[in-house]
Amino acid sequence: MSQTTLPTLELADAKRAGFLNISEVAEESGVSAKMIRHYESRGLLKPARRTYAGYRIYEPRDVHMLRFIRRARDLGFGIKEVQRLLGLWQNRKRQSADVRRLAQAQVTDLERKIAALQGMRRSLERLVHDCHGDHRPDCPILDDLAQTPTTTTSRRS
Amino acid sequence: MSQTTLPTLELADAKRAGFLNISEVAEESGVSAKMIRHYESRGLLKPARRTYAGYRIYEPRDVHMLRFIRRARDLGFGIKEVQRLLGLWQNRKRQSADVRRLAQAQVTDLERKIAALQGMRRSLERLVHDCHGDHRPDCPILDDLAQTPTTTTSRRS
DNA sequence: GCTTGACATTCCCATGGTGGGAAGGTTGAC
DNA sequence: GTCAACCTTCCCACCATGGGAATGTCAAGC
Repeated sequence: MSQTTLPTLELADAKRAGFLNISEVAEESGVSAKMIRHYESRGLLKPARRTYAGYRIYEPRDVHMLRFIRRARDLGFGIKEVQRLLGLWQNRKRQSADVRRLAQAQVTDLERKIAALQGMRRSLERLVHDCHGDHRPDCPILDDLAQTPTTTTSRRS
Repeated sequence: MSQTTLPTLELADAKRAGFLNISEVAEESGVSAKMIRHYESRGLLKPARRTYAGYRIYEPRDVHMLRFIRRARDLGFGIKEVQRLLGLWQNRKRQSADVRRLAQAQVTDLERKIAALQGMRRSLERLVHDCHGDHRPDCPILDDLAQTPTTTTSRRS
């Protein structure tokens, strides 16, 4: 296609041409060099151009994409969701409904996780509340942990 | 010490003597055989007795301990915390305050996680709200993701 | 006896996201 | 020419869990 077979460069030439090396994009995007390589290997980013010596070089616009990824990750999107979002981001013909659907699903997922954690917290708080918390050895928290949970033996109180 | 060097058994003898094999304790405790082996390897459980053939055998009281572990895990305690709780559980001289401290720390940790997730959810909900979600391609969600986050360039609005 | 199926064992791999570090090559400044 | 600071790849770690392969064992039926 339009694969003009970009010329391989020396690092110095690349820098002069406005390219950034990996630690520079890392710094500017807030994504560590380690993770940039990782994202590349996971297919989130297309393989970076390299210098003769094999160093990755990036265009300034790549910083933008990395920031996009970081923000999405910060919002709790997993790698696959980020990948889909990137696809939508770069697709001029996308419909905002597609993006919204992804985001909505993510909200639902977050709500599920929040509810689970809140359930744990409630249970624990009740236990903490009931525990006198002094030098005495008996403790409702341990008693609860040790007790038979929702099992067949319905010899409940 | 009191290491009476328990006799190694045949599986049939062990069963007759009231022991359980791994899938039986797994069934009764609700912890998978896979995880039982894992916990043993992580030092949560002391190495199980074995038959001549190397099969793990368990006493009925081990079911109790496994249930303890499962319940603690369900409450969001990590492996290390579970280990500490197990230690306290088996320590007759423990003070309920010690247990309470662990539980309280766990509550705090849960609250931190909940707050983080709620922050994500709030941000996303705002974005979803602003996105018209129709066939039009422009979408505030993507715009937000793409925009420069909390960076040095404080050219904020 | 021998076969067969349901167990058990260990070991490796994968998930998901991130980091640490080793071993080795490159670059650029002195 | 040396040296520090970079880069590369590759492996390992976390934490918890599951899947699966290769191999061994047990009990039951013929």
